[in-house]
Amino acid sequence: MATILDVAKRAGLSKTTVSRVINNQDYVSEENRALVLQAMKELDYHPNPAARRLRGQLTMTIGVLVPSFTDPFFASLTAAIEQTAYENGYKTMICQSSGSKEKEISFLNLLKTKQADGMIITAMENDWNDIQPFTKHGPIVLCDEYIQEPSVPVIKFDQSNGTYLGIQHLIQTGHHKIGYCTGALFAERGKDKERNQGYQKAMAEAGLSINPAWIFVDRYTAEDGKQLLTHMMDMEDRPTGIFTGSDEVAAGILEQANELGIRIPEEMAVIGFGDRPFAEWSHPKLTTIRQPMESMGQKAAQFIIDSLHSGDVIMDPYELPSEIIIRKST
Amino acid sequence: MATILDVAKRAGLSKTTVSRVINNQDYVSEENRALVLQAMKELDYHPNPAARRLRGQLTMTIGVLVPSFTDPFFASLTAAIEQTAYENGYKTMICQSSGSKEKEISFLNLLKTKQADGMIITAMENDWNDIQPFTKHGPIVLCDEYIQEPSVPVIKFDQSNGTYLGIQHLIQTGHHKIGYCTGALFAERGKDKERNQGYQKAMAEAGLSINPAWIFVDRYTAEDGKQLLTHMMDMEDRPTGIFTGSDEVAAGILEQANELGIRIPEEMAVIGFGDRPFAEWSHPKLTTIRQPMESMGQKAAQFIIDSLHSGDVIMDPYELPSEIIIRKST
DNA sequence: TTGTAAGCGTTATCAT
DNA sequence: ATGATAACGCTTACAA
Repeated sequence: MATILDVAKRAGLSKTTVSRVINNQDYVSEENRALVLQAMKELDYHPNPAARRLRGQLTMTIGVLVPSFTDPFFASLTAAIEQTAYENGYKTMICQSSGSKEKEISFLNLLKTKQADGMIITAMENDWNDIQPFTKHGPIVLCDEYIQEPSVPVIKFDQSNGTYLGIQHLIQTGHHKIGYCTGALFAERGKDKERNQGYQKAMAEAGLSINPAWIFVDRYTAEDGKQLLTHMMDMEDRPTGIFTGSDEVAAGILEQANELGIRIPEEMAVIGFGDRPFAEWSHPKLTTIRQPMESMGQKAAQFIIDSLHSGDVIMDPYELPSEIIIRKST
Repeated sequence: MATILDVAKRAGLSKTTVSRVINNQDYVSEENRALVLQAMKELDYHPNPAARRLRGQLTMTIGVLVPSFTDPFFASLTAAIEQTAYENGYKTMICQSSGSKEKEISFLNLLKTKQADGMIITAMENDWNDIQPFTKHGPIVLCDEYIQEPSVPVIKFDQSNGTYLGIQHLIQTGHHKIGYCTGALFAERGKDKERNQGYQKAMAEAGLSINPAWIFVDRYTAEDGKQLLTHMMDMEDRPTGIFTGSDEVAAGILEQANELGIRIPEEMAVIGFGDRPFAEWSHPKLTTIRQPMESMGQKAAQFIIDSLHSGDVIMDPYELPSEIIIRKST
């Protein structure tokens, strides 16, 4: 590989002048600039990033931590991050944390060792307290995280409004008896708290009171969904529509309905959360709450790039809107 | 960040000795080795990769080019590559080529600029002729590519046997009239040629003659599949089973069958290719040929690492077995 | 067994 | 406007 010295020799100038040209600095005569450019082209010269890095330059690389490449959710997110980074001249180093705290930390060391300028964490494995020390080596932004910590830059979705839209849709399509799945009813923090607020708001606005028997806690899987439908159908007074809080649970309900011969949405309207790929292939197709991962990816990359550019990190959490996708299950 | 000099001072030794410890070299007394290790720990010392790189060391980074992160196929492949690389102490830099020749080349420059030690290309955008020059900067391996070029290291699937298994399965389940989709019938090269060979072999072994009317060319999309089923049902003498060559086409057939009230597999047995996620969610679930992307990813990563280790590149193409996944559409 | 010193390719400082 | 030189942190001859 040609070095800056080779270029300098060929152009009959000094390394310094060549460096000035490379970095678009002033104080180079047009004449010499052309000469250098010419020599660079002829030698197919590319500055050695290792050398630049050693001099304390940016690496133009952003690290990205995702839990898994095969989860379509994170695939979209990663795709958007990579795309945005590339458009801004940045490369990405992407790592699957695969649920390993250790791997996460090991990857964060890229920051310490100046192999990445900044980091995007899309599913934090460790406590923020263990991540925080790395911020002194470069900006870090968290995606889709719902923690208290005010000193953490976070990009999140509007969980509250997402839920609100879902419940409101059920109400508007004629349902007054609405089942509601939530991780934790009296959550003091996190996603669930925000979702519960949206739920309460929609119910209150419609003048509907909340029936505790129709609130279901800790349902996450398709299996949970199957049992849930059976359970609901066994109730004397049962909901006519259910907000599942997850496409997986909704898929289980649809499956079980098929098994039991229950008509969706006539006998039970179902609304998912997440807009997983199968929401479009299920029978009937699933109405769900969509969270635009592409926007989140763009924002995250932009955030890091802006921080790098400006030299400091904006702490305000950034909230992206959720949308409702109305299909055939409601 | 602590440097090697800091460690040396703290241990009361020279940079050289510290370096020896870092690199597990001989000729360091146990005593001093312990001292250095201690100092390294105390200072939370990590060698600066930029400096090492500048000295001509490996980057311990493998570049990976995929067409898209969101395609489940390539997601599995990438996941396996990353995992294998990580287990061997390598990081990965992954780029979506997104069908852009330019982006592919730009990413390959990582090799030239010593930011990656080797490259895995999972869907080549440019001609090999344009890629080949990069091999002088590090090993390159191609995945799932079916080109002639003997000088290219390639990891591929056994297309012929995959097809053979599919056709054989149709025959074994009682079908003698078998439709066959292919990209090009008389292909001189590439995937299609190999698949056609498997098709012919299975037919010949069963003593079945090939009916040209049941061979369909250039069918790729679900839309193609819908039309194909209609077309077949219109035939006087029609196949009772169809090898589609693609899950997409198979999905279209299933969809159209549903629309037309045609029973699968009773009236038409369908076999896909690829084992896409929806093969498991379709109605009925799709019998298909699966190509284990995880194995391919592992192999690809291992290939690069071995090449890096041994210093030279093995040219023999590596062929992975395809498998048949029997579900409900046959 | 240990240490000294040169050099990897850049950029920044300081002269000129 | 241009150039000489030191420095970034590390590894490796070569010396001791």
